[in-house]
Amino acid sequence: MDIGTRERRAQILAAATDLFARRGYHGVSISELGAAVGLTGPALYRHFKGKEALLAEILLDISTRLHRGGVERVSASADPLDALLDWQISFALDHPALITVHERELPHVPEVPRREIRRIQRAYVEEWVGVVAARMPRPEAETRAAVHATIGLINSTPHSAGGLDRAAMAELLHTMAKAALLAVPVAREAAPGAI
Amino acid sequence: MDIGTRERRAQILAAATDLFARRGYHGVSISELGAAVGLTGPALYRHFKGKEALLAEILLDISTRLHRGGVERVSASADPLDALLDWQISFALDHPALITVHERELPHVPEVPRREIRRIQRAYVEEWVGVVAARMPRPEAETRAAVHATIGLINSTPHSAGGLDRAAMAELLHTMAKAALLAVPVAREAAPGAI
DNA sequence: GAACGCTGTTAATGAACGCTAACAAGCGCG
DNA sequence: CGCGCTTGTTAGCGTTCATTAACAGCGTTC
Repeated sequence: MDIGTRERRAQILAAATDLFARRGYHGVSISELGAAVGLTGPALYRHFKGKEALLAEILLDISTRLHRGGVERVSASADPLDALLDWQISFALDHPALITVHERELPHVPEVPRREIRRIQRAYVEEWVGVVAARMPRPEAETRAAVHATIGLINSTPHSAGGLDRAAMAELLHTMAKAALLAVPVAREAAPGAI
Repeated sequence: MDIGTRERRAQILAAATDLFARRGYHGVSISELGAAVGLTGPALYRHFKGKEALLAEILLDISTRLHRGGVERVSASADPLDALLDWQISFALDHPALITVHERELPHVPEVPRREIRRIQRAYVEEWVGVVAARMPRPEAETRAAVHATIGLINSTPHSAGGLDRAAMAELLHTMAKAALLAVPVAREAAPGAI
C-alpha cells in the first residue's frame, strides 16, 4: 500500500480541491485536508509549503489545464468555436469541483501566484475572444463580455441540480452557448422600469 | 448623527454583504464586520444573534427580493419572458455583491434557515420555468436546466471585467440570454449554418 | 551495517476567532 | 429626579487554527 511522492501530492491536491469546492478555503482545516487522504494535518507540510501554497497550486493547475486544453483543441479542429465549446462543456461536466474552486477561491491566493493565475485565465479568455471575433466581428469589449457570459453559462452546471444525463446536458449547453455567443443584438423598446 | 435601529440593521447587513462577497464568509471576522460600520465586533450581537444568523438573514433577504421582484414583473408585464430577463439582468448589474453572496455562501447557512432559502430559490426558478415552458414547450428537466444556465449567464457579470457601460451590457445580456433560452437543439453533424 | 534522507507521528506554540460578561452613556418616562 | 431600556464599550473565555519542533520508522546507499 505504499505510495510515491508524486502520487501523494496529486492525491492531496485532488482531495483538497473537492473539500474546497464543498466548503470553501477557510471552511476546511489543514487537519481535515490531511484526514481526507489518511494523514494527520502536519504531514501535509512534507509536501506543500502551507495551506495557501496548496490552494495556489490547485488554481494554477486548473487554469493551466483549461488554457492548454483550449489551445490544443482549437489548433486540432476544423471548427475552433465548436472545439472550444465542447472543451469547456466537457471540462465543466467532468470536473465540477475544479470549476467551483476556480471561480471562487482566487481571492484567497497570495498575490504573487495570483498574478500568474490571472495571466493564464486572461490568456484562455483571449483564446476564446480570437475565435469568436473571427466568426462574428464586433467591438472587442463586446466580444470579451460575450465570452465571459458564455463561459458563465457553461460553468453554471456544477451548481444546477442535474436532472439531465451527461449527453443531453452537453448537447443542451452547446446549443445554448452557441446561440448566445452568435446572437445578433436587436433594438427593442425598453421594458417598464427596467434597465 | 444618531441612527435608528432599523437603519443600523440594514447598514450592518449591507456592509456584511459587501465584505462576504469580497472575501467569503469565513474570510471576514465579526470585528471587521463591526468596523465596517464604525462599531466594535461585539456590538453586532445587539442586532443579530450571531455571525451565522447574519448570513442567513442576508441570503433570505436576497432570495426573497429576487423572487418577489420576479413575480411582480411577470404579472405586470405583457411579455413575461422579457420581464424576467430584464429583472434578473438589472438585479445582477445593480447588485453584483448580492449575486456573489447568494451564489457562494448558502452552504455556510445553518440548516434550518437554509431550507427556507432553498425553497424560495426553487420558487424563483419555477417562476422562470413556467414562463419559459409556455413560450417553448419541451421536457421539464430540460427547461429547468436551460433556466439555470441562463441565470448563470446573467449572473456571470459580477465576475467579468466590465469594459462595457451598463446600458450596453444590459442589452448584450438580454440578447444573449434570450437567444440561449429559445435556441432549438440541432443535430451536430449538420453543416454549420445549414438552416 | 551504519549513516542518511524521506515521510510520517505527537506535542506544543502563538494568534485569531466567535461569543459572553460586566460595565457605561444616553434617553424616554413615571 | 430616578428608573430602566437600548446600544454601545472593554475584558476575558474557551476553542480552533496554521504552523513548527521533536522524534521515529524505514528503505537506500556507501
